[in-house]
Parts: sequence; structure tokens; C-alpha cells
Amino acid sequence: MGLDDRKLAVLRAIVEDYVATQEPVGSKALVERHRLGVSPATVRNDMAVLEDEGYIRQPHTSAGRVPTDRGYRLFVDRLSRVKPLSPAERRAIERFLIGAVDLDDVVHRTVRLLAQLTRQVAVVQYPSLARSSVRHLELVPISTTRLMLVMIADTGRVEQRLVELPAPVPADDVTDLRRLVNEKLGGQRLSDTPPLVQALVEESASHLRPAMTTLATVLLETLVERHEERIALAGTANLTRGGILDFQGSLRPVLEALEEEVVLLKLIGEVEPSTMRVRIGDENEIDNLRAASVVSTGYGPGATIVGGLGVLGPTRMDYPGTIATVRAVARYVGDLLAQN
Amino acid sequence: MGLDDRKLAVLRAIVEDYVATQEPVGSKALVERHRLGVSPATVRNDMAVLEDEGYIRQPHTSAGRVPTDRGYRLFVDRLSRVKPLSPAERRAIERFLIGAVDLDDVVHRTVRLLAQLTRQVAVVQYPSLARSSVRHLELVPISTTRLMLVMIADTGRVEQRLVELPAPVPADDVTDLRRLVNEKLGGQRLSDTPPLVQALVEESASHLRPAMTTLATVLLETLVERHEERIALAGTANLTRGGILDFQGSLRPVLEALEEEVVLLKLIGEVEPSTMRVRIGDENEIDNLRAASVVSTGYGPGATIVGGLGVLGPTRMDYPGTIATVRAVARYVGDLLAQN
DNA sequence: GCTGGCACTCGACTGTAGCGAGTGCCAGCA
DNA sequence: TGCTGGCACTCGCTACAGTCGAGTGCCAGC
Repeated sequence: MGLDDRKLAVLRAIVEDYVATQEPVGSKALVERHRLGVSPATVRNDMAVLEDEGYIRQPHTSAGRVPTDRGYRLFVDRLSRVKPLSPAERRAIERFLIGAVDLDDVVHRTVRLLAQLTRQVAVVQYPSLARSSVRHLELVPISTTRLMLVMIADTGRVEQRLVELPAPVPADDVTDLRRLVNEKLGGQRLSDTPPLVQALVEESASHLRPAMTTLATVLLETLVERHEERIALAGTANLTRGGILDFQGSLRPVLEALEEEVVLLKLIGEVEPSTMRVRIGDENEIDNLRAASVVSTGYGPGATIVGGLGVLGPTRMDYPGTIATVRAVARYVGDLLAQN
Repeated sequence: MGLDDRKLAVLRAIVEDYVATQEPVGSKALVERHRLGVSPATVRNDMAVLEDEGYIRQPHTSAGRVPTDRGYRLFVDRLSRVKPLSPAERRAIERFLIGAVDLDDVVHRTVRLLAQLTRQVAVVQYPSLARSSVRHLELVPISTTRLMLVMIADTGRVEQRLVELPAPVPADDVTDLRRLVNEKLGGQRLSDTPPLVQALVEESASHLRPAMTTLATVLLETLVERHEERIALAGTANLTRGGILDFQGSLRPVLEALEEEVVLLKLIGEVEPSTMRVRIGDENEIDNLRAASVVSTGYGPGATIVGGLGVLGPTRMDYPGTIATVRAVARYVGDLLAQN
């Protein structure tokens, strides 16, 4: 049962009005606010069909209609054009991001910017280590049996980790260790390092072997296994924007979900190149976020992707505007990274 | 007009009951639940006095009494004994904190632990740079005109920053720069470094002068001026615990305040040695937090203090329990830091 | 100085009624 | 066939009146 153009127009009008007013929209108001060219009665008939098909629903018998998740999906896929950003917004993005001095700085500014522009919760993943390459590994002696391992990645990320050596290691040996790990791992993608680290141990001279073994363990742990991903979050206060009307009465589950880094990574981490991902309500795999929508995308210098970013808000959100903003911010950040 | 012992007992009973039930408490219920040894009528007289003195108030004429901020203050100062922690709690703390591998790790575990134990919002300040000493400064060449400056502090903090040199600097000169800054700044308290950095520039050989000047600028910026403080936060979902009943109807201002790092620092950063600080409702300088209470203290290895930690919750909180937990966690973290 | 008793207050809850936005259906018209 | 105007109906929302009861303040008496 196809939906003709007018029915689609009605759906679009319902979504737009509901997003704007946050109130169920009735046939009469629709006809008044949009030039549909037909009478309320006709709109009612169309609405009945849209409801049968699951695109809208009535909260109460005597109330207007509200889009369902399915309705929003159709709207996003077929009924909305991405709004161009206003010059003011473009300027805001530029002004916010220039002057960033640090990767940390870039990420923090970005997440705040996103939250501010979209008036929603923003999430930015630091450049993924898995997608980074080793630029340099530094070993700083803290004491004779302790080293600080510092890894600098090409994406600007810097990770450090304390290494407890099994026995004292003289300074010259530390120099050797440093040279060896850099020769072997420098320039390599982090995801490719495990076998190289293994080889490093096997190839190292016997007097270096114990220290190298410990170092290798830490390297693998730090760089590949353990919390390799970092996340920044901002704008949680925006959750309270629509009263508690959104999120079906309780922010609790949403706030809980946002505290779990793993959850956040799921939200914005799985990115394919140059795709905007929009997950609406029920489409979210995370139960706590069934009442929320997530708009996310990848970012990175040029065409490569090093991490994800996005925003989270009520299903009742301004999708075209949000999508446009997320995309624009992702591009700017990518350009910024490309400059370094 | 002094308050005799019974009146104080009545106040204590009111606070305890209200914290437990979250409902205004009346004279009759009080007499039933606590062995006050007098009749409701007598309690009513005492309540009238307590109300006159501003320790309690009536939300409505025909309702029970609720403690005021002033009432809580008196309760905390004179009426409550710190509850000893349960063995289960002690064990939880130990189990949670052992196995931390990193300063980051310690801080993250601590903040989550605090949030979990107190069921409130937890805030932990990273060891303050101002209270740290330089353990080592590392300069890693990224290109001929770019260095990565890495500072490792004795408290375990590691800060890095990109340095854009005015002109290419050969590797040997980088080695010299590294040696010079470490000789001058190694072991120094960060707060003492500015004049030393200045001296460093003045004393450096002429061919190193331009690079050293840039380096000095970055050193001062990174280590002393700019976002030198870091903060970890957890448990915001706990704000929704008491319904929206706490926080006079809106989480908004609270969530907003928690997004501002400056605000958080104000909350837990200003610490004197071995003091528990309890700020109740109106006592908070931050307007957005007039409906909240903050329990905070300093922590650090041994008797020295390197940072602050604490929790934030509704004024209607279990002060004795919260104070005990915050104190215990601060001690454990201090011990943990002392081991490194 | 404590107590029991008593009149009073006032919020919470219940039930009723009217309003009005919005609907579904139907007959009529192009 | 498809759109329209009309009409009866639903039902949430608001206002209002009435009842209930927890809790109070006050007072006389022990």
C-alpha cells in the first residue's frame, strides 16, 4: 500500500510541527499551518492510513498525532533535505576551533561546540589508537627499576604507562631498548604491532631480554588491549531541555548509559567512511536509549577516519539541522587534524 | 536562647527521619519512632522553638517539619557521629582500588567507587600540578621544527604539549635543550618554576636562545597557567535518585554546574590538610548549587595534600555516612599514591 | 514544665460537570 | 473515485465542591 505524495507531505508536516511544538498535532492545525490545499477531513483520512502503516500514533483517543520511530525514519530517509548551515554557525565553528593547541584541546572544544550548536548531548571519540600509527616511543627512567613509557601517535594522541622492571636496568640499556622499540615499531599502525612486539622480544640480546619482555607486555596491554579508546562528553544539561517530557519520564536510564564508556563507544565508534549514521529510538541496540536518537559520523584528516563523533537527543529532534551540524563539525575537525 | 538537650534530640530525630523517608515529619510519628520519653504535645512545643530559631520549617501549614540548611548544619556540627564503615564497604574500597595501573586508572576507579558507595555524584581532582614537582621533562622531536614536550610529575601526572619552533633545530641541540631544562627544573615544585624558566632563557647559549624562548613560553603556559587542573566526574545518574523532589524541581542548574570544570574545582579544590569540608545548600557559593550539599576533603600521600575529592548530593543526604565514606576513600587513595 | 484535649488549618484526594480539541464516519458533490 | 462539509462522539483537561485526616497551636490542669 503505497503512500502518495500528499500523505508523505502530511507526514512531513506532522514531524515538523511536532518537533517544533512538542505537542500532538491535529488535522485542523496542520491545514492552517501548511499549505496542503485540502480540507482537514481529507487530512484525517490520510492520517488514518499513516497510522495504520505505523508512521504516526495517537497518544489518546481525543488527541492529535505524534510520529512514531518508524515515522521519523521515513522522514529522515525520504522527506528531509539537509539544511545548509547558517553563516553564523559556520563562523561559530571556526572561531571555536582555531586556537586549539593540543589534541586534548581540540577534542574538548569540539565536544562543547557540538553540544552548544545542537543543544543536545555531544560525544567525541579521541582518535582511535587502532587507527593510529606510532610516531615515537619514549622511555623515561624514573628509577633503576621503573620506566615511564610514553607513546606518541601520529594522530596526536599521547599515552603513557608505568613499567615496573623485574631487575635494575642501566641507563645504556634503556637507550638500547628505546632505539630497538622505535626501530621496530616506529611508523607502524598500532593494530599491526602485536607480532612486531613479539619479534622484538625474540630478537633482543640476552641481557636485554628480561626488561624487553616486561616492556612488551606493557606495550601490548597499553596500546592494544586496555582502554585504548577515550571519549569526551558534554551537554548533559541539555537533556533537561524539553522538561521530562522527552525520554518518557525519566532521565535515569539515559544518564546511566552515558556513564558507560563502552556504551558511548558503541554509539559513535563504529563508523564507516563518510556516512552519517542516524539511529532513531528503538533502532538503538542499547535498551536505556530506546527513547533517544543518535546522529553520528566519523572524522579524520582527509578521507581517512580516525574516530567518531555525534550527538544524542530525544527522538523528537530536529534531524535535518542536527545532521547538518554534525557533518560540518566533523569536516572542520578533520581539516584541523590534517594540518598537523 | 539556648537549645536544651531534648530539643537537640528532636532536631536530630527530624533530620534522621526526613533523610530516611524524604517526607515532612510530624510530632506524633516522631514520638512513635524515637524514644523521646515525652508526648507529642511537648515535641510540638520544642518544634515551635526550633522553627523560631530557623532550624526547621513547615512546607505547608498542615504538614510536618523539614530541616532547613541551618538545621542540617547544626546536625552535622554537633549532633552526628561519623558512622564507622562496614567491613563490606572497606573491602569494596580495597578491591576497587588494587590493580590500578596508572594515575588515570586510579582516578577513574576512585571516582566510580565514590559514586557507587555514596550513591551520589562523585568528583575527583587529579593531583594538582601546582602541588607537584617535576620528575622529568622529555623533548621528542616530531619534525625539525616541532617538538613534543612531555612533563612527568612526581605525583604521576603526565602532561604533553606540542612546541612549534621558530626555526629548525638539529638533533644535538634538542639533546642540549633537554639536558638544560632537566638540570634546571628537575625536582622543582611546579609552582616555583616560573623564575627558573626565565633564568633558563637568559643563561642559554645564543644558538639555543630562540628555541629555548619558545620552549619557555610553552612551559609556562602548559605547566602553570593553562588548564593545569583536571577533574573526573561520575554518578550523575544518581541525581535522579530521589525523583525530582530534591533539587527543587529541576536538575538543569545542577547538571550545568557540573559541566563547568572551574565550578568543580571550586567545589573540591580548595582544601586544607586533613579537614572534611561540608557545604550545605545555601552555603555553596555557586548559585546553581543552592539546593545541593557538597562533602569534600583533600588527599595525598602521607600528610601532604595533592588534590581534592568529594561528593555532591541533595541537602537531604546521609551526612554521617557520606562523610565517613569520603574520608575513607581519601585515605586509601593517599596510601596508594604513597606507594608509588 | 509536661500532658491531654480541642478547635482549627490546609493539602491531598474524590467526584462531578463543562469545555473543547480532535476524531471517525457518512452522505453528497465534482 | 476522491474530496468535502457536517455531525456525533470520545476523552483529556480544568474548575469546583466536598470530605478526610495529618498536623498544628493553644490552653487548662496536673
